[in-house]
Amino acid sequence: MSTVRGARERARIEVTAAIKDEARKQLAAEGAAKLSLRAVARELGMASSAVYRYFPSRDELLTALIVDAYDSVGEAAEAAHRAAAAGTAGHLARWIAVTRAVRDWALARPHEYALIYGSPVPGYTAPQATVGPASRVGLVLIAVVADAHRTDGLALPPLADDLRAEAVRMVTEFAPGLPPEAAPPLIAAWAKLFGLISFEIFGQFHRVVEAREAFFREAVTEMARTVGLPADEKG
Amino acid sequence: MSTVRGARERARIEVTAAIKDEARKQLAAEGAAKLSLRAVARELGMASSAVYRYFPSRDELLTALIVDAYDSVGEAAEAAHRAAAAGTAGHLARWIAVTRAVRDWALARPHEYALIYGSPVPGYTAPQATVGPASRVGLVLIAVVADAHRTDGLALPPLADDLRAEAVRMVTEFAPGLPPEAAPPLIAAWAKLFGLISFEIFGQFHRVVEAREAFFREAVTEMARTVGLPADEKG
DNA sequence: CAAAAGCAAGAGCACTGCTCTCGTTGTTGG
DNA sequence: CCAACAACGAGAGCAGTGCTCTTGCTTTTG
Repeated sequence: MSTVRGARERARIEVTAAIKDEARKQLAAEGAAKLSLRAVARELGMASSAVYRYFPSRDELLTALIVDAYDSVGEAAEAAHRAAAAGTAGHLARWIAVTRAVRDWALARPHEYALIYGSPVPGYTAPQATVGPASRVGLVLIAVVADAHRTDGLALPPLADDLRAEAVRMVTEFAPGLPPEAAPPLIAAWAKLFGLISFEIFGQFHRVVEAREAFFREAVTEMARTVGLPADEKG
Repeated sequence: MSTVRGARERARIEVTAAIKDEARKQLAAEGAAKLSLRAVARELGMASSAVYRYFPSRDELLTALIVDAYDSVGEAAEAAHRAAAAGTAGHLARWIAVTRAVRDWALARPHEYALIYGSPVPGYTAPQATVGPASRVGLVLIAVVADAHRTDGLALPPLADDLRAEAVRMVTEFAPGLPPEAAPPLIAAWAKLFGLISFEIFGQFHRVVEAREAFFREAVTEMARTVGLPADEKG
């Protein structure tokens, strides 16, 4: 499957990785707007035209970085979920652990976060390659709530009439086994989570929220309630 | 105060507005990344160097557009608040009217929305000139809750210990007259609102949320509850 | 072992932001 | 009133960008 056939293919993998690494360095230093293919090539000691053997355009390079970033934050969320689920943590604690992992990831890589949850830079619609990796964090949040549903049950208000069909579609498509009432609040919580993180990362909380950690914990705890998670002792 | 002194000053105002209008057109057509000072000048029939008499750099032009956009969405929120407060609408209805006005504004001007609530494009920290206009939507949300507090009172859970001091600072700085318990949920709701809208505008809800209006209404109604607004009949 | 395919490099095109200079035009103080 | 001054528009020019094409070279493959 992933057997490397020869020196040429091996070199291609290494050069591709080197280009992405250097691009990430420039991303962290100057932001996505100033990321330049020529500068990447210059730093790598190769001609700018050679980079086009690996990425057909600057936007394709950015798309590759976007996919990697989605995978990275998704992996962070999944790791936090695994760690929390392996221990004695209750469902609320798992919810908090996952959301905090996403926030920590964002705080550590603000420019990569901006790349995936800020304005879509290249075109206006996200490339098809990004849709899979983009859903990983959402799937982890679903898993936390699904676990809680199986063991302790969920506390949820009834659905509004004009959302019933939508909610049924949502659970059959993304969260089989979950009651329809859980879907809209869960997806809303997913979006709200990134609202909280985006405002913090993009500076909207400057001089507004100072106790960031405590504020975030309280906000996601309240969100856990809205998705039906029963309050438990271990936070 | 705003008396126009002569033909020169009058012309300056008109040209400045024309440049911003043309820039907004390009923003809507191609996005902030491809906004070009030269193209703006070309479209206006002037030399590119002449534009620099009006905006010292491309980033300054973008900053002007950002300030205008903040003012525009703030004005939309304020207008919705005025209209709702003038009628017989209850506090929940006002909350929904304001949030819906913001969402409608964003749906009508996705690129301008991306300019202010997407990744900060120019540098990494927002210019000082943007902080005032940026707070207008938040102030409207505060006003809705403050009105409800005065007339019907708020239903709020007690504060966590490590958020008490922060909450007191928040109300004294931004919402005098509001109980401290209201501040953290209110600011969180402000951020969550833009999380919901951003996910819709930036395509994250593609194939996930179909009944957008109903979904948004339910989400902001739930948010109204978390900021202490009493549920009332007229929605 | 020769043909084919992948690769790096350089030149070049059209574009960008931005600066500088040089005439021109509107404003204003003596 | 008109001369000095400041604002202005246009053009040339610099350095940088994304991207393409051509030219040789190297690795893979039939």
